[in-house]
Amino acid sequence: MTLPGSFFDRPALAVAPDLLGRVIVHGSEEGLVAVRLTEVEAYEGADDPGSHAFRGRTRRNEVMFGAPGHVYVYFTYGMHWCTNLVCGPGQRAAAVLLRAGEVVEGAELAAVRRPTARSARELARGPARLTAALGLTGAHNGADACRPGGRLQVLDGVPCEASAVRSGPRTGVGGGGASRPWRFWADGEPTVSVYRPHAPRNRARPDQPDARGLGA
DNA sequence: AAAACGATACACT
DNA sequence: GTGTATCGTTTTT
Repeated sequence: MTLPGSFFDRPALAVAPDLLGRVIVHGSEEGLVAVRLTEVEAYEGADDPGSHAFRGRTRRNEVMFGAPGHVYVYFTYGMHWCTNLVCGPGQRAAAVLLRAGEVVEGAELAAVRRPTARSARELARGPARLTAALGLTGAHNGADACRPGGRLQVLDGVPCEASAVRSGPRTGVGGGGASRPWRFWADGEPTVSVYRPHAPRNRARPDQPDARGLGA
C-alpha cells in the first residue's frame, strides 16, 4: 500500500527510523525500479544547523517548506542529485534524506542507470547512487510521493524490526548542532556502509604535513 | 571556502 | 571481493 501524507506529517526524527524497510518506487517510460530503504538521515527545520532550511527559504530548498510526502531533490557537489522526503508537522521545513537501499525490483534498469556499479549492492548504496538508480533528477523536485497510482510512491513494505534499528551522528555537520544521532540504518544490511564515527572530510589537515611525503 | 558525494586507483584479504 | 585516500565540479554562504 502507498504510505499516505499523514505518515510524513510528523517530525523527521520520528519518520526516519519508521522509513527503514519501506520501499520507494519510481515508474517511468523506461520501466520501474523499487528500492527498499536501509539507511536514512533526519533533517529538522530552522533549529537544525545541518539542514538546508537552517538559513531560511531559498529557491533550492523551497520544497522543504511545502507539503509533507513530496520529494525534495537537490543538486550537490556539481554533479549529483539526492532525494529527501519532506516531513512535518505542517510546513516546518523538515525532511529525511534517503542514504541507501537495496534494489528489489528493476535491477536491470538500475544497472543501466548506474553503469559504474560493480555489484548489485552498489546500485543504491549512497544518496546520489540511490537517486540515480531510481531515475530521479531535479525534474522530479516537488513531486507528490503519496498519490496511489502515481509514478512515484513510498510503499509500506515490511518495516524494519525496532531491535535492528541503529543510529549515529550525521556526516559532515559542524558547529553547534553537530553529532545529533539522526542517522538511522538497519543493522547487518550489506547496502549500509561501515559506520564512520567522524568522516575525515578534510583534505588538508593543518596539523600534519603530508601523509604521502609528496609535499613541497 | 565548504558542502547531506561518487568515481577512481590502489592496498589488502 | 572489500576498504580507503584523493580529487572533480556547482551552489550557496
